[in-house]
Amino acid sequence: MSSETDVASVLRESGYRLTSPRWLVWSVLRSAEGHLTAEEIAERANEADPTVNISSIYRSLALLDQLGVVRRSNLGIDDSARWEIAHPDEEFHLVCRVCGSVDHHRGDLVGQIRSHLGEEHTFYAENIALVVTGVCPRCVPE
Amino acid sequence: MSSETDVASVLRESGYRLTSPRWLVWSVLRSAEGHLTAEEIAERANEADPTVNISSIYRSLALLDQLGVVRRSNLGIDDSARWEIAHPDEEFHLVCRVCGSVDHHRGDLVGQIRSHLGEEHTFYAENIALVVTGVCPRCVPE
DNA sequence: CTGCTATTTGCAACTCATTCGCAACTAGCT
DNA sequence: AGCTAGTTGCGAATGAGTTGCAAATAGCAG
Repeated sequence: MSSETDVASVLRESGYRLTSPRWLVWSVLRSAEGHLTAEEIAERANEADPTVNISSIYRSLALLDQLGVVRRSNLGIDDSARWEIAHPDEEFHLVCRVCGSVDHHRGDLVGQIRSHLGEEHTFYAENIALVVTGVCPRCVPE
Repeated sequence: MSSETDVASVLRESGYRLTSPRWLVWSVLRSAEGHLTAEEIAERANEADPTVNISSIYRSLALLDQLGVVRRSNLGIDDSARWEIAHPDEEFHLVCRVCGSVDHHRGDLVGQIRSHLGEEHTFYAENIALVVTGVCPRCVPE
């Protein structure tokens, strides 16, 4: 799962080329802790290569999402989409209303949901988006 | 929780007025089964009163959301927001990728999540958005 | 190593949901 | 019935994301 060879081969195997914008999107997200907007990704990518255009960032994100390499999520922080490296979906997001931090949480909850739906309700779950908004430990008063 | 007196008094109690757009938004959502976009709400509201403007629909939705009367959700169907009457959040959404249907599902899962987070992780959950995308029973082949 | 061509990019113009400014209107207290 | 702060309708503005197209390039064939 780690680093260079990965994106390259994922792209190659699906008949796509490894290009500068695609590589930059990947490496920006790799070294970012957290969830970036397309604009933030573009900013950071521009530090490495000032010629990459934001529309290519969007196109790269869409492609890498489709290939399962990155993931788009809508955390309700504002209306714009956020992106991150795709992680196993046995994770979910904790968004703190006070400090705005977004933590991941890995647990069996999503797995439970999946099997619950499959067994009892015959709904075949492909993607489970769980966003919890609230107040994180650091922001709880007292 | 039901009908006229409700919205009126919720508004009144918070110092807002009951106006035609607000009432229309409420009654459209009440009689709708499911999740409407702002545009769809505007369309239906216009059948009752052709003078209501879509920007008032947006303003009414924002206010009623803030008051906890309606709820906005982002189901990932497309990029636009969907609205529905607020129901207790012990519900979540099942979005079928094939037929596009959106079902509610009431269960204890959301409650479990809430207490799980409170007890083990001291994250105070205020709102839990759970959107499951997959294939509904009607669309499962064979 | 060099040429070739389908893929991809940069750019600028475009879309489309949502928001905003402001003058005109009105809910509902007095 | 009159007053006035809260609201609306309208049209213009915003801003994330998309698209068309000519120029650039990845990476295979020779």
